[in-house]
Amino acid sequence: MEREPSEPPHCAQCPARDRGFCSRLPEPLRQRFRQAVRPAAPGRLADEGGGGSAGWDLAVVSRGTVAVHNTFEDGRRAITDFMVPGEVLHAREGGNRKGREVAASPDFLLCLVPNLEAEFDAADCHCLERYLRSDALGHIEALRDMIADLARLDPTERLARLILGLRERLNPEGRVVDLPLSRGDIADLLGLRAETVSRSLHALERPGLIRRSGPKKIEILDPAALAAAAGG
Amino acid sequence: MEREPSEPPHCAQCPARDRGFCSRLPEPLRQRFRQAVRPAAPGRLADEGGGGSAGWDLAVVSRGTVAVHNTFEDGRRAITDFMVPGEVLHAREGGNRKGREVAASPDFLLCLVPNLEAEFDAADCHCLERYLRSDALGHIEALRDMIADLARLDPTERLARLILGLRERLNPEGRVVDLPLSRGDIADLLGLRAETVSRSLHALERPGLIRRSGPKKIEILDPAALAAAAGG
DNA sequence: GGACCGCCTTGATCTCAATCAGAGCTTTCG
DNA sequence: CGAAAGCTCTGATTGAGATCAAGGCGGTCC
Repeated sequence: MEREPSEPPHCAQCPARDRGFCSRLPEPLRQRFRQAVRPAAPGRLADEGGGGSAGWDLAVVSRGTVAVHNTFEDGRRAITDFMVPGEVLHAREGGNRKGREVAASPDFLLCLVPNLEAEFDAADCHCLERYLRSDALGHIEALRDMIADLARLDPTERLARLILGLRERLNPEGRVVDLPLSRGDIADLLGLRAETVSRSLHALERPGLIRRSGPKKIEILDPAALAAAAGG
Repeated sequence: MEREPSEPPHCAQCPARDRGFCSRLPEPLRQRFRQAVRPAAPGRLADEGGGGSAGWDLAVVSRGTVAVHNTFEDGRRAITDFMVPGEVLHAREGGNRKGREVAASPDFLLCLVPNLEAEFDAADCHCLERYLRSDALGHIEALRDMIADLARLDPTERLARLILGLRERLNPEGRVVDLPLSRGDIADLLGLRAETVSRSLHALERPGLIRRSGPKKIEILDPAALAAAAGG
């Protein structure tokens, strides 16, 4: 990819430079967008905008991963959403109600536009809003798929889908998937226990669909069979 | 509620007239919005825009309910989303991919704006887009909650949440909830079997939290205890 | 170096929802 | 009207995943 004329340094080094929300913007706007965006690694996301009064209009994950946790009063937890580089962190201004928390990995970096109207003229602003809504609608579909998986797939099928989904999002052409989550977190994401995640990984490995090289590294050996194991 | 000067007849009779998306619009825009909106009861939603090339920019449920079904290749089904009067049907133009279907109840009526830019001036259009995005973000939170429920709550807790959620959305002050879904559909929505839904209803009725008067009518006898049974 | 700690894995047991089966009930339709 | 079909409810059985328990591995800190 060639370097654009006045691209700011954080974009040039962004792992998601050619992928995700930014890269889908039409050309004249994309350059203006790259100028406007502010990188930020908030200590606690809640302070920066997921919660507080500050808020933001637009946030794109640049590096690391962000996970949304829902916690019940008795301590049960679920990870209800998570974003990888290039994806928009859809969160409502004034969000973070009780029991909901946005957490990020240590290496995490976010690109923020606190106030769209302050940074863009009316036309660009409107255009960005449309792209944001379109992205949100796509995200709604992804969440619906997740709901269907939780409702109707068994643990091994859910895990197969997760692996394939992560490959799609992180490394579409590669055969290796780096799990950005611990076993316990995967369990919270798939509605299981850590022990079951372990056993289901074994169930995918035994017949040779995947290979584990280290706890967080999955090598896809037989993509077709893995897709079949994902339940369609 | 007093009748507004030039309110079209379908709005005057709309069951969601004073609730939901329309009613939250700021005053000058709301009137223009009511003029622009077109009621429609599409035979199959897919033809009208959930799928086809026609599409729409904005759709609000006026009467009846809409449910989003995800179907797996082997026949397993889940209801991944559903909307009641006043709520926005968030669906992507060109949507309805394989395995996803939008279905509506027989008495169903939708309010459509096929093309925002054709109906509103730039400022109103932009404003509507912002409201739509805000609504979509709220919907994303609702879907995340649903994910948490499926991941971590037992059948009786899920059912308690469903009942309380439906009261909130359909009849906030009342003690009676009309289930807009059959047992099988509730099962598909909560990731259960119809038999389990039946048993869980019984489990809520026995200690006197609810009372069943007809298969689709639930009377809430003890809201506090029901909320406690919903797991927090 | 060695002890501790957290994470992952494996094994044994138990529990709760799925499954299988069948009986009321209402609605539809001939 | 009577048969048929669909929905709902209840009971008995079964099995998959949770739970309980313990051992292995890798990192950190003293």
